[in-house]
Amino acid sequence: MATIKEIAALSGVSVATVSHVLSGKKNVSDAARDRVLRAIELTNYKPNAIAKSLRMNKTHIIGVLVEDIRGLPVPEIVDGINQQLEESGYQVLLSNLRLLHKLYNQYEQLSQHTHVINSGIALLEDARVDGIIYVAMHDRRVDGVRQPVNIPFVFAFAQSGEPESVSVTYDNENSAYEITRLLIGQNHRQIALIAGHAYSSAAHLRLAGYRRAMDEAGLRVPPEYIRWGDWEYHSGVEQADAMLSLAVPPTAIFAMNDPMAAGCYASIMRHGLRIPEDVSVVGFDNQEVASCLFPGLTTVALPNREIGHIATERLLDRLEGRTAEPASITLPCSIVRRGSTMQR
Amino acid sequence: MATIKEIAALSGVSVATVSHVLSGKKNVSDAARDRVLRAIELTNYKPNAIAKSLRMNKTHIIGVLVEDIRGLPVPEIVDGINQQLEESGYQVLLSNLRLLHKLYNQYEQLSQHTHVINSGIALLEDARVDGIIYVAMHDRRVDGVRQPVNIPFVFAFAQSGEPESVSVTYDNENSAYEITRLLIGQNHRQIALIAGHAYSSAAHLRLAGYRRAMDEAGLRVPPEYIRWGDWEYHSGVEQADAMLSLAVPPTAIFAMNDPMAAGCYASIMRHGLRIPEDVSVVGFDNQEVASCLFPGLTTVALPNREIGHIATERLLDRLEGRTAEPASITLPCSIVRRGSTMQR
DNA sequence: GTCTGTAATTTAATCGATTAACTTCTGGTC
DNA sequence: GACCAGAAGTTAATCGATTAAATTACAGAC
Repeated sequence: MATIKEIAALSGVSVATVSHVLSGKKNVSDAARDRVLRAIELTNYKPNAIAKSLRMNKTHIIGVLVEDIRGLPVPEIVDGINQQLEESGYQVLLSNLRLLHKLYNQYEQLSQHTHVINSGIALLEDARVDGIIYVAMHDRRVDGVRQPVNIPFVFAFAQSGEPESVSVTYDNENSAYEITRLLIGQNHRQIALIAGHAYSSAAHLRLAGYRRAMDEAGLRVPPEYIRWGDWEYHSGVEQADAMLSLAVPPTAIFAMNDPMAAGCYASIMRHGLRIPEDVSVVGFDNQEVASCLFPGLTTVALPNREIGHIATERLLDRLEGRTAEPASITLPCSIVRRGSTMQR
Repeated sequence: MATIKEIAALSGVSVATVSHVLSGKKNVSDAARDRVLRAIELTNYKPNAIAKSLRMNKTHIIGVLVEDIRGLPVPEIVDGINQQLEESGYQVLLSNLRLLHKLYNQYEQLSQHTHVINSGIALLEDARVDGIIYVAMHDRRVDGVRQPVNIPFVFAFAQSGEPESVSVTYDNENSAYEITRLLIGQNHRQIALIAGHAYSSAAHLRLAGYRRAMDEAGLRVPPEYIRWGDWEYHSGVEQADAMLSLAVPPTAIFAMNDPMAAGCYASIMRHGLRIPEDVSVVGFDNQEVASCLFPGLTTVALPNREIGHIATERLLDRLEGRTAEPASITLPCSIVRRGSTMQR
């Protein structure tokens, strides 16, 4: 591969002049410029980004740290980051911690998680990235994270409690409130909840939203209408089975994610009931499965792409010297209405 | 951030000695080593990877080029790459072309696709990556791709026709054959096929496998038993609707992917029929939806993680100077049996 | 013809590492 | 005491760019 020296030699000027032609920041005579450009064309010269990085102390690379690339919202968030980064000249160094493989369900071993995350950050630091976006899945994992001092850092998806940090997240509580309101507005009174894993702070926020909606509507929630699952299909089946056998079964079920809602479908069908005529169902997350069920599942769509956008925007603001005070940004979700609920 | 010079000054030796301590390739006295290590500890010194890359002409970064990070098999393939890369000291520069956004369904504009892909490759070249894995979704896109001369290059998922290239792919034809055999083994005789988009070479391979199985079993396939969809849920609904209204409706439907199979579920239920008692259904790809349907969908699981593994292994072989003759590797798929088929 | 200002170009230092080649030191052998 | 080998350490070139500072060239003013 050609270097700037060879271009200089070929076009009979010094390396400085070649550099000036490339940067356009200094005057160069037309004659010299032409010869340089011709040499560049001829040799297919591309400046060595590594040398440039060393000299300029800037890599134009941002590190994107994810706990598991296969995690539901992650590809879309990363895609949002890429979209926002387009034309910016930055590239993405992806650090995939593979936490779900290594420590899946070991919720208690928080310090282990934190350790893996911090080594991931250290690796990105070593690579001299200009900034870091950490796509965090759980609020509680975020707290022990050591933010590097000199590298702009943004949390995406989950939220950091630290006041000096910037996070971009979505509104769990209010979305749960809204979708519960939707059921209430359809005249449902017996609305049951299948919660996610009790470890998850998202589950607690969604629970709070549900409770607020029920309270506001003056609807009492009997304890047997709230059951905890583990986010997986099968727990949806189990918990729905239990609820449908109640003396007063619910007329609507709010499952805290779509696979558990799909589990409800199975349970409801096995009980010989119909959706939505006998039981309405809503989910959360708007995974692909929601549009593949029959009837289509009404659910909450997270602003994943936008989380990626805004997180990136914030990061670029700091990288380009535009001031941006630390802040926690909470984006609204939207409800995707399909055919799984009906007026009572 | 501390540099090697500062460490040298702090410990009263030359930079060369510090470097020798770090690399361990030259003799250093215990006394000097101790002082250097203490200085490193003290200042939290980490060698500048950029400077090292420049000097050594090696970045320890591999470029992973994907057409769309949200594409079904992509996250898992990337995860496989990461897994194989663990402990290797290589990091991943992710180049997400976002093709599905930009050129979705514009199948005819192959040259456009090729152009975007080649610019993606050029960007990775500019970044001086040591090697490239291109996770390609369609065989036909692969052909115009310009492989950089000096950078080891591996195709993953789709297959390159070029003899001098190495690709790691999976066995479409045989998997379709096997899952059709499964239905035939359950005594089905009327087995219909809902194909993917006619543009896709994967669809043609899967069709060939289906035909081979039917031929071998001496089963004639009436033309109305083969209908083309577009990989999406709704085309599954439509095509299944059409088939179920036939004078002799099929007793089993093979949908070429899981969303279309889910569409069959909807159509079958709306016709008042049961799965699998009245109609058996099988899919392909083993997406999450397959385990969220009721009954669970029997389908073909692609070896995505392993594709990532092997592609990475091949690449590392070449990067570390182990010889690896160019070859096209085709991995087998496995059938995931759930409850959507039954003996006739 | 000299002076001056500006445009064009070059020189050389610099970023932070690696490493070949060289120097210095130490101890052993005859 | 001369010689040598090997260990320990240093010097300085190098990777490929950027850029402040110096130099050169030249046109216009007087």
